[in-house]
Amino acid sequence: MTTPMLTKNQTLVFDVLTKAEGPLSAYTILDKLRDNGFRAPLQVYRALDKLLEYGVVHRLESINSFVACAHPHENCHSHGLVAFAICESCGQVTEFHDHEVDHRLMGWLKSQKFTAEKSTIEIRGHCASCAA
Amino acid sequence: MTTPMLTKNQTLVFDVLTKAEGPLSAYTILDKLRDNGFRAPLQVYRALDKLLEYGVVHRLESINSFVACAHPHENCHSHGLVAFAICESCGQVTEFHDHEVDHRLMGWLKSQKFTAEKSTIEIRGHCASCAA
DNA sequence: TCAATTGCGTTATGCTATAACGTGTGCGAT
DNA sequence: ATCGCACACGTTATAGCATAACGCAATTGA
Ligand SMILES: [Zn+2]
Ligand SMILES: [Zn+2]
Ligand SMILES: [Zn+2]
Ligand SMILES: [Zn+2]
Repeated sequence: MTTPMLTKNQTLVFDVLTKAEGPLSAYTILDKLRDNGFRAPLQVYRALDKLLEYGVVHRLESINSFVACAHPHENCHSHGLVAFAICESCGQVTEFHDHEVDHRLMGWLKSQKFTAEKSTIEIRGHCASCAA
Repeated sequence: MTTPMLTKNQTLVFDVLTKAEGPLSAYTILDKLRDNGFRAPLQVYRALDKLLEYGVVHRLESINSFVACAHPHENCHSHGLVAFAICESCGQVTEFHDHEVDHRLMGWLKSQKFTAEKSTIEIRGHCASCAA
């Protein structure tokens, strides 16, 4: 899928995520955009839905947050599963793709005749800087 | 970790999950236990916290639900990462473990000097029965 | 006996996400 | 032109998920 022109709200939300150090919750995004006229959660969620659809933003299910894709010039939808390492101390998120992991998971799913649509691979722990 | 004797509330919650066809939300569990004296969400969440700690219940982050472990006589904490296939039509959950996937993910994490503590691998889609 | 731990019950609150309604704008078909 | 449709947007209200903070009771071990 090619990413269409972003609307005003989509651009505002995307910029906030891009400038953020780490993942943000929808309500945190809302707070950061109050000065830009945002008043309600739905304004954020609607923009996020589109950004997720375009593949330029990822949702981190285990922490109810959103993060800009680390590969802005490729298309994450096109290279298989995405995995995230999430530091519980500093919030830093590292995104990575591994073809072998894809292959194993997909192989198992196929053996079960299970049709995959969305995937979530998230590891919480502590990054190198934050490790005691 | 060996699973200690369950308390009354823990037993009630565990039984509900064991008898359920698929994953249940905390509030659904609460509703099913009103006749047993449950009145507040915390009663459910506190029991769930312990059951998760003992490894006899899994939390499905992507659907905010809980499911009894499919391997009741082993200990899921002892055999690496756990992955789930979740059918979005019928709610059926299949749990599986793959050593190769573990190995790849752990290898990558180690290369990043990332210390893993909790992991989430969840695939949503449609099971064999529900596939159109 | 005393202190520490654990489980439990209750009330209140906070965080996350969507339903339902209406408005306005652009654009192709009739 | 104007009708119909798709889409983005704004607003209010509500639904759904999770925890804070308080107090009480039973257990255990010093
Ligand atoms: Zn990405
Ligand atoms: Zn860190
Ligand atoms: Zn298990
Ligand atoms: Zn199914």
